[in-house]
Amino acid sequence: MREELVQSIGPEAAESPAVKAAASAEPRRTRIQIEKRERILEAALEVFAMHGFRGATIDQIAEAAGMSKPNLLYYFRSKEAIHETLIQRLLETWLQPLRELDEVGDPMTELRSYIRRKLEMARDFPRESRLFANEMLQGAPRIMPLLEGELRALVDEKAEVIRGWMKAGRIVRTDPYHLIFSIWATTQHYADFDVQVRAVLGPDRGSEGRFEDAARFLEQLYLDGLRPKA
Amino acid sequence: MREELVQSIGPEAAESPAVKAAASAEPRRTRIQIEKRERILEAALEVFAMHGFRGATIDQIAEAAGMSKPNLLYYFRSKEAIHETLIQRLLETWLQPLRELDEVGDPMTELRSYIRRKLEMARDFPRESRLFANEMLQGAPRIMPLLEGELRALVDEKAEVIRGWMKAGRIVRTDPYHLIFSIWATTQHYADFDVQVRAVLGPDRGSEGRFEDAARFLEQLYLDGLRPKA
DNA sequence: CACTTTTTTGACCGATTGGACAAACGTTAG
DNA sequence: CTAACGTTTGTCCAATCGGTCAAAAAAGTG
Repeated sequence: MREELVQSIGPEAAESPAVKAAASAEPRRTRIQIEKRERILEAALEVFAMHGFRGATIDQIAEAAGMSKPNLLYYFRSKEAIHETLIQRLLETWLQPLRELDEVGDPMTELRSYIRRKLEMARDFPRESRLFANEMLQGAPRIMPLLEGELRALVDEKAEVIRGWMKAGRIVRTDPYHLIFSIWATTQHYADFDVQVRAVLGPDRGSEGRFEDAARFLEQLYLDGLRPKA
Repeated sequence: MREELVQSIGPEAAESPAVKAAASAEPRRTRIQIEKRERILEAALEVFAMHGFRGATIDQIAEAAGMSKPNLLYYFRSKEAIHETLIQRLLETWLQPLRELDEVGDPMTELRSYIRRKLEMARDFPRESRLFANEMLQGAPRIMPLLEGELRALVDEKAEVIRGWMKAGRIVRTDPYHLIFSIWATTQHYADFDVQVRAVLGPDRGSEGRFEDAARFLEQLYLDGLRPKA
């Protein structure tokens, strides 16, 4: 009678291969499972982004999600599992803007669009940015393979695109890698250091205004720098 | 006979200059106290920078400092006290480069020097940078007053200097606050996201080379941007 | 409806957390 | 030498940590 019962709902990826008919990992979740898992991830994003993995507690996440700790652990088998799901989901969308950098387009327009998209992400998904930043500060223990694999490959590819533009004289000759780094830095700064930005600028200027100012400044900077003409 | 004895060594009050007979709180520490406190702060910097305040444990710090936990707590009355000392000491030096921005000097030279100094700090004191970043990510609960006070005042002052340069036509007209933010972002990025930078660039290019490349790129960016001269 | 499956909860566990404390040890001035 | 002081350690504590488990409560399902 005793049956192998699933300990907690759905693995984040395939774990045991093909116990039943379904070969690949298709969790097959109920309405409640989908809803609750989403609520947990939402709450966990908030907490992990603020305190990092070690600093976050399951109780904290459970309370933020409005449920008891054992209940939360019914939907995710561990704190680690929540974080892993979050990170995985994040990286999927995080690199999208860079992927869209188009070799064929006008270089300055492409770069300007890229900067704007990254800036919009900092504005619209600041917690995701902070989650990522936290992971970096801790030495990226959980995503190092991804950094050295997928991320590096993508950056290499796009750096080559940029280098092509440089060789064609369409943008100035400089280091394409550090160009990409600088765009990441300047845009994510508004999410990661939001508190500081707000403290310095004061509360008067709303977030819309701040981001518009930032976009204008960055456009000026990346186009023509600071040195006055003539 | 029972005397009010000091629970743990000395308040975190900054070591004042050589002036003797200071009326206010002068800890008056032994050689061992000075040494051990320094070792603790060194270890704590490492741990706090990696895991943030909540994620760091006293045991971890004690082990990194090569002493027992009770022994550590003899020199600092709490985890909070260590962190506070670290933050206080950090901020003292952190803003120094900006303070040195000189109204009288040549604007482009001044800005270039500022960028270089900040970049050197990212290279030489990456843990301090990460400690600060962690504090920001957590919403700056411990240094908010300083951000809104001292930091903001300094930035306001220097923004005015920069605006003066703009009005005189010596640098291009743009937002001085976001200019400062962008310098912070691009330079600190090399400390805070060091792991990512390393993963993307590969291990071959040593840190000296990386920082030289970064310096060259930033100089190009801030001087003339990316658009090729027509 | 009865029956099965899913969801929720309370009680509990061993490990770790920040920290207290007195006893023991070391050092040094008189 | 000895008393006073500074330093170190072992032991202990209450609170919290991540996580388990059985049983109760809901929610489907025929």
